Amino acid sequence: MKFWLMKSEPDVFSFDDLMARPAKTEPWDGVRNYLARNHMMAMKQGDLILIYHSNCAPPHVAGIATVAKEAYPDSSAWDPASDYFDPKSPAEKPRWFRVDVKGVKALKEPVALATLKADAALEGLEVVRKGTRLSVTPVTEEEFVRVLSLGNTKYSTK
DNA sequence: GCCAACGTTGGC
DNA sequence: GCCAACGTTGGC
Repeated sequence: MKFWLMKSEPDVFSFDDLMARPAKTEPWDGVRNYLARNHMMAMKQGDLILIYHSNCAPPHVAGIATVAKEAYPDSSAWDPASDYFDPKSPAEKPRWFRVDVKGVKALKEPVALATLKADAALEGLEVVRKGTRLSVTPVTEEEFVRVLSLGNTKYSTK
């Protein structure tokens, strides 16, 4: 099993929104960055995800999710009405992909970015690095478990 | 609102 | 293929 961190802007789509969805599941549309896409294509069903809220005060990790469906073409790219429309990713030859993400549980206590930055065990976490904009990043199992611990949350990673 | 980081675009 | 200009992200 692998571990990931995915960003969302809570004003647009929050972890609570995810938990409120039917089956707690949502297609993760609109990723338009090659490295982030490649990470999504490497995801396997059942992988665990930290959902991070950016562009809010304070930025924080909000909850745990899992990969409900592995990468498949992101149809929003071929919908001219979509904000994510990209004529360079037609249905016949899709460039952009999405996964379905299923909410698992909220962290008992959200873990603020400042807390992540202050933790020596999380130095390698992409999101604590200044200027990082990647919306999908891999994390190690140790980092994943550490964040849960900071959030006073128990969840088995086995 | 400012600005650093950095991905993308397009001229050459 | 280089690189300057530009746009976006996102913390502060």
